[in-house]
Amino acid sequence: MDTMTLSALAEPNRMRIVELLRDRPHNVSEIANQLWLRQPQVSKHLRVLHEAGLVDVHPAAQQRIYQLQAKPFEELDCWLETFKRVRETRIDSLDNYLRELKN
Amino acid sequence: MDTMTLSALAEPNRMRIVELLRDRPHNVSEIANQLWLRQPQVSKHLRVLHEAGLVDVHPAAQQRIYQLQAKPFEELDCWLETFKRVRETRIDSLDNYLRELKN
DNA sequence: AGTGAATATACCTGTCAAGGCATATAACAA
DNA sequence: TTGTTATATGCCTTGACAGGTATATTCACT
Repeated sequence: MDTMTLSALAEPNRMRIVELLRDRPHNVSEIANQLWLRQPQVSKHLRVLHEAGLVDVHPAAQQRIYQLQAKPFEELDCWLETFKRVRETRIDSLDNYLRELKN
Repeated sequence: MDTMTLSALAEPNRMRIVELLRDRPHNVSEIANQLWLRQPQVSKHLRVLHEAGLVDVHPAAQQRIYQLQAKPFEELDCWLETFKRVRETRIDSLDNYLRELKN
């Protein structure tokens, strides 16, 4: 799994931005107003999100419309699937491990 | 979504530890050897993972067996589901947004 | 051309987190 | 007890990163 995606999402304000964009696309100042952030910080966060491939941009006049990109979420979903086995075999795994220790 | 989970996973070495624990539980020195990390750093990373609820510990003699915990992965899964709508309505959302801009 | 709005960037500063290393703690063994 | 193994913690240094503020850039409009 690409840790760049996760570190981009791990910052609280970026998380808020992503959850805002989940509903619909937004331009920069809309995000700044909605989330009570200053415009430069929003631009910087969007830059990080863009470099992580989490959003893409559509220029419209002086404005820039930011929108979520599906790919990283799908990749995260795939990665998470590899943990589904863990959810059932936890106790068995530990038992087996402890049993091996005794040998 | 809890950003603590994400920031714990966002650190590359912790990600490697988690992916190692996905297969089966491990004790500290096993992790250190497998991943070519020094023991103190492994302990520190495990501490972070533990505080984030991603792992739990089972003492066995002097050793401590670390194992993945299912809950945070399930929560991440739930959160990801809220983005499934995005994957289909991307183009429509943008069109609608641009249409509103013209008014 | 000149003005204003929307956005990006540069620079500074403070904070936090990761690695390295030494050392403390705890449990077992002889 | 003493030594040995497994693990945790403390301290230090360094690098990354987020916020604040000022400024640059880009486009539209008159």
